[in-house]
Amino acid sequence: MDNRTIAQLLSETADLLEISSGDPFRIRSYRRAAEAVESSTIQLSTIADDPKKLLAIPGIGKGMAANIQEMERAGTLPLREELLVKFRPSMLELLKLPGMGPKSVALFWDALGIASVDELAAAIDQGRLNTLPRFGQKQIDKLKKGIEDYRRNSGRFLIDEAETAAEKVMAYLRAFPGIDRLTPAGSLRRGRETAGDVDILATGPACAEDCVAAAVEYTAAYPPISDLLAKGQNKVSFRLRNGLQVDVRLLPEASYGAALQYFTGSKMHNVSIRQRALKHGYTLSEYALARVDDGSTVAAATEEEIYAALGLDWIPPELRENNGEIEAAAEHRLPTLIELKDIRGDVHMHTDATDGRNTIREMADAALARGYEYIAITDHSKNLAMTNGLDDARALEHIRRIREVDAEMGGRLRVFPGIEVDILGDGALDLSDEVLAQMDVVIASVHSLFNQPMEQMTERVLRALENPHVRILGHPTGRLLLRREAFQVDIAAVMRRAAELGVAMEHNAYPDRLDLCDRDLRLAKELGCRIVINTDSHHTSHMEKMRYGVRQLRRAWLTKNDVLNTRPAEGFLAALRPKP
DNA sequence: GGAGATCTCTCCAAGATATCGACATATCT
Repeated sequence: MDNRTIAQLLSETADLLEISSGDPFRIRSYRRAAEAVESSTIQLSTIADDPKKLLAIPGIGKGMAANIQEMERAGTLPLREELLVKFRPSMLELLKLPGMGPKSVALFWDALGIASVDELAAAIDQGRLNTLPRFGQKQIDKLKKGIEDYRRNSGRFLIDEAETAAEKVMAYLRAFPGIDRLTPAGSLRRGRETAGDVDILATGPACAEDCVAAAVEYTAAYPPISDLLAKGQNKVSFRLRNGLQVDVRLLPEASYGAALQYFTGSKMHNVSIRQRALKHGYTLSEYALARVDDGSTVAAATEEEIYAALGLDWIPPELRENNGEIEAAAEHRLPTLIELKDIRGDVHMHTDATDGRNTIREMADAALARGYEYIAITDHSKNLAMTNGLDDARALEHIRRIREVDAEMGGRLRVFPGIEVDILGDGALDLSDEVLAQMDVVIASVHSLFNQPMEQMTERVLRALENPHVRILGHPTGRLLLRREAFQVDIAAVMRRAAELGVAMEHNAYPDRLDLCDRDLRLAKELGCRIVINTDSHHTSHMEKMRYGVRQLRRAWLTKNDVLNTRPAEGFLAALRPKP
């Protein structure tokens, strides 16, 4: 069992304990253990038979070690099974709705027997919630909207989860002799934020028509398969334990490009491309670009030759949404999209001074190893008390330490002092101007305000922008994918004012965040509003998530010049709003 | 349930905000 699965079981047990109003400290220890397992670099299955090694992990004690061993042995956790007899598995789903916590789940269950999102939706329609304490019309409306959002997104997976699954499948396939090229297609290749399923294309001598059967059998024997959905001549579909569907296609090398083009999509892009092919007297299928008249193949082996035969430059997968990319490719004016290697610094990260896991130095070393030229340490301010947020005095001490590490790095990496400061209810910030004045990177963050009406929210954010120390607006929309849409803000109004003031908009690369969607990013560019992309790393390993964010920027047609942290250190600071 | 001080017990993550119902509670980060 992999760490992620163990962590998930532990965390679900914590949720169930909370619904059953169990001991809060016991609940917390399950959550802590889940976090510890998830962020551990050691694969627990390899040390499960050695209690000493398990106990060495902070947050894992005698009881938790026994739990982990039991999970490795039996694949389940007894306490969780016990609780699931009392409650229902679908109740865990209810917790994902905005404004729903364990208390409400317990209340709905006790009073109305509601155990699932569908049952809740039905109860709302029947007006059965009105009788409950704490649930007025406003709350009910919010739930209703939450259910709609949830239904729209459910069944989809975050891109990193889909990609991790795809990589594991590909590693397995690569071990088969005669499979030598593997590419994920579909929304994964297009760099979408979420994926409904995973498409993988494979080719090589083993995929030739007369011998592909053996490779198909091998694919269908992939051990983590929980459900084999289909096994055809050159296609295998299956479902993994987490519910993710994977389609593997094993294709001869000659038609690999056509297949890749077809399975990458998007659907609308393909429709337009095929129309264009017809106008040129060709027909495009997943097997080849061929002449309509005699059916002879024009191009099939690579995408480049197919696009070229249609008079088009090769179109990066991220742009294939039928949003003008075909016209641009025809006129040779596709933008040179930003790339991961263009990013020179990550200016939003946390350390063990607040809720991060690593020291300033560890973060700096990890950033240097990634090839960055600079970072900013931006821990939380005191308003986020749970994270042990910094007050003025601690912030000053932290700045001192950050400058020390900056000196220790000897110019190989610049480490800028910064802060992720909270915007309070009145639009003020929760640290003094004197302290903020000493920071290079002040990120005013929206993320502790939520559920406010749009006008109020917008007004507060606009007021915060007027503080001359604010250089970046953090989490400008606070969108969380697959979970909650927490903030409603007039993003156009905010960007317009930010552009005037020179305040940059933050885009978060972390896969469950979508601070700015394609539309927002394009709008920012249009309005001349600067963009910074960060990972908001709480652990050295989080920095690698940058690649997902860069792909989102590519989807919005952004180039290197559109993003501030592609500039060298001095240029980056100079491009931010001038310090007062 | 974990960690740390004692050898079985003690302590353990906090403050802002919205909502509902008129002070408290649940949820959020």
